[in-house]
Amino acid sequence: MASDDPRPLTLRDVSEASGVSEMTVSRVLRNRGDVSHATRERVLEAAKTLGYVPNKIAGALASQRVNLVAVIIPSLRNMVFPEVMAGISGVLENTDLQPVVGVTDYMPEKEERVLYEMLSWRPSGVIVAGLEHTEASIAMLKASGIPVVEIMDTDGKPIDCAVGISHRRAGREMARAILKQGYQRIGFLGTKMPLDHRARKRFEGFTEALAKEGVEIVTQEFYSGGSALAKGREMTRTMLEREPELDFLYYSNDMIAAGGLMELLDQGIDIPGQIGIAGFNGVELLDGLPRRVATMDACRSEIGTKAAQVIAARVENPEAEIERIMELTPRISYGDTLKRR
Amino acid sequence: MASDDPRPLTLRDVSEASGVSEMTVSRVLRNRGDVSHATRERVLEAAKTLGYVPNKIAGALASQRVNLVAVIIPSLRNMVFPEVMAGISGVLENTDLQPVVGVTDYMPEKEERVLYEMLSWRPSGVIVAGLEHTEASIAMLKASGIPVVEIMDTDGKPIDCAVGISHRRAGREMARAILKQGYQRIGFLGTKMPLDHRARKRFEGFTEALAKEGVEIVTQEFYSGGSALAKGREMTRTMLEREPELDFLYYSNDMIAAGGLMELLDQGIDIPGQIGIAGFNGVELLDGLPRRVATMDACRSEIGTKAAQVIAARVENPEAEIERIMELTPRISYGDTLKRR
DNA sequence: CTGAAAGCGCTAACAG
DNA sequence: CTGTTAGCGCTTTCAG
Repeated sequence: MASDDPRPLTLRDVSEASGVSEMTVSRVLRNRGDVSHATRERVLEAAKTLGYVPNKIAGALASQRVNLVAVIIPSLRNMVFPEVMAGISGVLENTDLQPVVGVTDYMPEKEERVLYEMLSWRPSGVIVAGLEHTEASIAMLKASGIPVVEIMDTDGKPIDCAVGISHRRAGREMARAILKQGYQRIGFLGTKMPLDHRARKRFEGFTEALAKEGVEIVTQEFYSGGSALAKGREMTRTMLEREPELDFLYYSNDMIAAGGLMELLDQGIDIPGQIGIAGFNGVELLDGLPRRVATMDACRSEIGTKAAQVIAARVENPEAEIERIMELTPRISYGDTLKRR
Repeated sequence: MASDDPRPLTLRDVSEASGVSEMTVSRVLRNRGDVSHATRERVLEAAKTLGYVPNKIAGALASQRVNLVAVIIPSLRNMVFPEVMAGISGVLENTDLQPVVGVTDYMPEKEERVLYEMLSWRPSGVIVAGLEHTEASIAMLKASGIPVVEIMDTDGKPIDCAVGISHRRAGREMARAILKQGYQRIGFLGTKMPLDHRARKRFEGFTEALAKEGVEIVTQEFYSGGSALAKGREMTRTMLEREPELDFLYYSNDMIAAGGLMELLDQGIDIPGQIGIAGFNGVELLDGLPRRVATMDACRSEIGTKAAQVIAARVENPEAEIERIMELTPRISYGDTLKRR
C-alpha cells in the first residue's frame, strides 16, 4: 500500500475541512449551479490540500449517469484496432465520455463475458467490432437501452447501427483490379481464423468476383500465430514451390504481404512483372518497405471517429435520428506491386 | 437505442419475478452463502428470462469493493504496450480482477488526468508505466491506499513497488557488446522524445559505457511521428551521407532498426562486416526480416505478468510482504547484424 | 437456509 | 447562493 490510511476521503471530509455543506462542495467540484467565488475557493483549497478524489461510483449511482463508453475489440496486437481506438479517443476527448476497452481474442463466448462485465457498469454506449455475436450478446445489447455501434463491417444486419466498410466489396474490388491488369494465376494467403468474419468476407468477395470472370484461385495457404512477417515469407515460399506458375499473390493483411514481398525480392522475382502482390489494411508500416505494397485502406481511423461521434451525439440527444448503416469506401492503393497499364 | 424500455432491470425485478427476497437473489447471483437448490434454480431462471445484468455500480458502492485494476501506459501504437497488456490480462483472467486501460500519450499532465479519472472509480490497484510522474500524480497514488506497481523501468525510486528492467544498464551492455566486437565509429538513431524516459536512459547508459572506453558517438539523428520503418530508413541514409565512415548504428527501437536494415541492404553494404546494427525491444516482427537484427529483449510479457501477479497477491492479502524493486534481466540477441568473433 | 433493516458516497429536487 | 431530505441498487449485518 502506498499509504496506511484505511479510509479514502469523502465529500464529507471536504465539507468539514471547508465548513461548507456537502451539497455545495459537490456543486463546486462538478462546476454545477452558482456558487459564490469565496465559497468556491474555500472548497477547492480544502479539496486540494486533502488530496480528495471524488468517488465516481457513488456519483454514478446517485445521478444514474455513467460517462463510460464500452469499446469491444478482438485484439490489441493487430495494429488495426489501436488505430480505431485512436480515432475513438480523439473524439471522446472533447466530450466528457471515456472509452473503456475490452478484448475478445476473436472468441464469441469471451465477447459475451466481456460484454456482460462491461454492461454491468452501465456505460452510456457500446462500440463493438463486427456484426456477428452470440444470441445472448445480442439480447443483452438490445435490452441495455443504450446506443450500440457495430464497427468495421457493414455486411450484415446491425443491432442498432453500424459504421464500417463492406469487406465483401473490398475483396471483389481487389479481384477486379487484379484481373484488369491481366493477372490470371492467383494464389490466396490468409489467416486460419474461422472467427475473423471480416477476413472471411473479403475472401468470399474475392473469389466471387474472380468466378464471375471465370477465374479460380489456383491455391491457398493459411497460417495462425507467430510473426506475421515470418509467416508471410514462409507461406510464400511454400506456395511458390508448389505452384511456380503463379502470377499474383493476394494476402489477407499487409503484414503477411510484407513478408511475402521480402521472400519474392530474395528470390529475385520481378515484381510486379512476373508476380504481383497485394495486401489489405493500408498500414503505415508499409511506407518503409523496399516496394510500396498494393493494398486497400480499411478506413480504421475514420471508423473510430465516426463511431464515437455517433455515440456522443446519441448520448447528447437520445431522440436523434439514426442512420442504420454508415458505409465508408476504401480505396485501392496500387503501390509498386500491382502493375498498372 | 436498441430498446425502448427506459428502466434497466434491478434486483427487485428478479425478486418479484421469482418470488424470492432481493437478498436471496443477490446471494444466488453472487454464489455467496447457502441457498437451497430449488430457490437457486428459480432465481437463475427468472434472471435469465428477464435478461438481468447486475448493476456493478451499486454493488461496488455497497460492498466497497471494485474488481478493477487501472493500467496506465503511454501509447497503444507502440507494440510494446499491447504486449505488456497481454501479460497483465493473462494473469488477471484467472482472478476476478479486470484491467482497465488508460493512455497518456507520453504527457505527464495527461497521465495526471487519466490517473485522477481512474482513481475516482476506486480500483483495487494501479499499474503505471514508468517511474517519472507529476507531483500531483504521486500524491494521488500515495493517498489512494491501493497497491501501485510502476512498470518497465527500475532506474529510480518507486512509489510503492516496481517491475521492469534497467534501461541504463541495457544501454551500457549493448555499448560493451558493440565495442567488444571491435566497432569504433558508432552512430545513434532514436526518437525525438524528451518524455520517453526509458529511451533517454538507454541512451545515457550507452554513451556512458562508450565513454568509459574512451569512445564517443560520432553522430546522432532523431525523429518523431510517421512510419518508424520509413524514418529508420531515411535517418540511416542521411546519416551515412554525412558520415560515411560509420561502422555501427545503434537504433533506439527495433522498428527503426528494421528500416535501417532495409536501407543498408539497398545500398549493398556488408552487414555486419562493414556496418553492424542493433535495435531494442526484441519484437516478433524482426523474425521475418532478411537478416535477424541484433536487439535486446525488453521482457515485455514478463513485466506484465509479474506486475499483475503482484497486484493480485496484494489484493488477496494486503499484509503481504512487498519487494520494492523487481528487476528483470534482458539478454542481448546478436542475430546476424552484430558480428561475433 | 431466508429475510429485514441500514447504509455505501453521492446527487436530484426542493426549500429557503 | 446555500442547505435539507431522499433516495440511486446493491450488500452487510443481524435476526429469525
